[in-house]
Amino acid sequence: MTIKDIARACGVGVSTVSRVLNNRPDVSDDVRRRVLAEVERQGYIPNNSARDLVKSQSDAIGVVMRGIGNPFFSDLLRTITREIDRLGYTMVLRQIGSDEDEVKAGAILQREKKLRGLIFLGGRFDYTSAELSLISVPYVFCSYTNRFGSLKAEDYACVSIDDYQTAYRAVEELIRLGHRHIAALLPSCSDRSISELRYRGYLAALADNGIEKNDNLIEETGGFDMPRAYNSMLELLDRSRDFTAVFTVSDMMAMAAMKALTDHGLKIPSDCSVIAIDGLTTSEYTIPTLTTMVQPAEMMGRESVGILLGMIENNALPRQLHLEAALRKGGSVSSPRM
Amino acid sequence: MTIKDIARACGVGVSTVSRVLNNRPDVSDDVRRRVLAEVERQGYIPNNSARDLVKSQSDAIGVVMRGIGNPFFSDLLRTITREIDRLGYTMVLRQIGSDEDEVKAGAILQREKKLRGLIFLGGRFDYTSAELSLISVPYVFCSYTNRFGSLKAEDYACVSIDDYQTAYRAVEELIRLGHRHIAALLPSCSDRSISELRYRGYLAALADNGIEKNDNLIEETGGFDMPRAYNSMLELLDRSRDFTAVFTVSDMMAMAAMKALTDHGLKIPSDCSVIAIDGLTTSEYTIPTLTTMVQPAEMMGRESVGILLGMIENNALPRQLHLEAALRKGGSVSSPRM
DNA sequence: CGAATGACTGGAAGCGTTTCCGGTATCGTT
DNA sequence: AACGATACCGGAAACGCTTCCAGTCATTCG
Repeated sequence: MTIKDIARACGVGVSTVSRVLNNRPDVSDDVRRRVLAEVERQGYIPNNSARDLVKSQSDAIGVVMRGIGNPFFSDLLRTITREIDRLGYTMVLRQIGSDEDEVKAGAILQREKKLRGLIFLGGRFDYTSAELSLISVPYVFCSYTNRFGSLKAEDYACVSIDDYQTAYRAVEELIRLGHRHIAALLPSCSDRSISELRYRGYLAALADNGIEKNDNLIEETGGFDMPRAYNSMLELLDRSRDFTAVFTVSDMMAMAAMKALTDHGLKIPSDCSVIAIDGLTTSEYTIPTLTTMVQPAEMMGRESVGILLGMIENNALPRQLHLEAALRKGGSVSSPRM
Repeated sequence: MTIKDIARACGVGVSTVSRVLNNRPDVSDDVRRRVLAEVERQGYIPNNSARDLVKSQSDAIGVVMRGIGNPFFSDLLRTITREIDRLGYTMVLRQIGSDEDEVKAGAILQREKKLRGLIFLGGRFDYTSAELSLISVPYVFCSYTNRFGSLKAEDYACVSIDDYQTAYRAVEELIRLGHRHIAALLPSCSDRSISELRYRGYLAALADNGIEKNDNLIEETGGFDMPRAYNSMLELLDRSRDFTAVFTVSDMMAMAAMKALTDHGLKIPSDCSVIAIDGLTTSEYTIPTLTTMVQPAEMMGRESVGILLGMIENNALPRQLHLEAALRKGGSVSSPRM
């Protein structure tokens, strides 16, 4: 069933039907009512492909994410999906492997699907403006900022916490409680990702408090997954017992670390404190409750699509939004035993 | 840039270009090569809207899910996305609220976007074949079966564990260890969802082992979320201490329950065992490790899109796949103290 | 050697919309 | 009464592709 059928049934022209369907003026109330009634009666649903073709643009927003298992990104994805749906757009989701290039994937998707905009969820972000110029619709990086890149502020939009700063504050909290020997558990110290950013925050907090960096206490796991975090924590324990706290870049890794510490016979927090970044709901229910820097996932998701739609609909300029993470205190942290 | 530009640049007709782009015969190798080279050189990407319009069908598969926070569904969604991408399709994700109708949402999406197929993730499933007939492309229900519905087997496809059976086995495991007073923590006993199914399995296991149902030990939380599970567990403890184990319909709820039990001064498993269904990675790292019935999420996701694509591409008949959940033993379960 | 066959190719119609443009009817104004 | 302005409407072109159909050429067969 097409717009023609509706037009014929109402005894009007197709352009008139199109006008009422698109809420345009120049249609009498009477005709408008009749057309709407007929649309309702027949259960007519417009063909998006035809519309997209002539407008050379769809109602779809693309989301490109890496296929990682961190529930934080699932939360983010959920709020993003909800917002996109709520605002009447359609979401097309593309997942890429660890060896793929999100910008390239986004650029192709954009052209194929005539996207209105793109959201990049997590991932690496040291793209140059040359690479980014492949994309010709508004885009925003969610949960990632451009600390490593060379972009000018007017060239990209992003929503994230300040990873460096957040890590700094987490470690500072430990130091405030009297810890001087603080281990770090993280995927990598130099992968140009969120992990490296948080590692730098860790280093800075130590340095600013006159604590020397101890390479023995820094453990790279190679990924955000729990099994590797668990094993790395055990290796760290094997190598050295000379720490009273461990800083972890994600809640999931912290949970694995807590398990490793416990399995190793240590008590948390009396023998070892644990602090992390993410603020998952789950980590409110660990035993003991995890102390963590809560990322405002809800707001990050909402703002990401908000900023994107501002650019799409109102031609707003891209902007960078850095939200504050909040310390959520749990039982996994205390002063070190003297 | 359109197919015409490529045609002109190569000195051939548009139909020829279309033929090589779609891998059709009747093109000489020489021309094929030249066209491909030109496509590559110009970085031409076909316009999907135009293609969809003439074929009246897109390359998109719709996924309709409820916006719940259970990480199990996130895992499922991830593998589904990966599979869809891998097989060269595009995924359109629609999230619906708790008061919306997934079948209606799917039907609209299908018509608007000319979907090739639909996957329903979780959700309620007591639709009649009349309602389902709104959908005119293949669809599969993932993580849901038709225990309550009136559908004939040839009318729908689904992939799930046998929820009834799985709950039965979980409770049986507790009984095997000597438990006779087993509490149940679940969203609802009668919501026609997975929760009710598992509740019935619980009841059956009790009945088959000559244990009388004790309403005092059955606690409805009203949802899958952790806060309510936590509070409900506390209420249950307030009401009765006459149980040595608690059966929970999801890992998340079990974690909240363990927290409540611990906060209440009870030791797991010596004072109270806890068993659940889901098998999240996270629950391997709880303290103690959660005993749970592991749903094969990876396979469920893969099979869902596998079955769907069979129907789409090979006209395969819909079928129901019921996978087996595996008991993963952890430290959260033991024999009751005498 | 003529006709039939087969491999390859281009033109053009058509998919279902939106939108431009030209048209008619109505109405208030002079 | 004639006019312009205004409100409303329909026809048709255009979007970029696929596919049908009609053709051209070379080859093969009787």
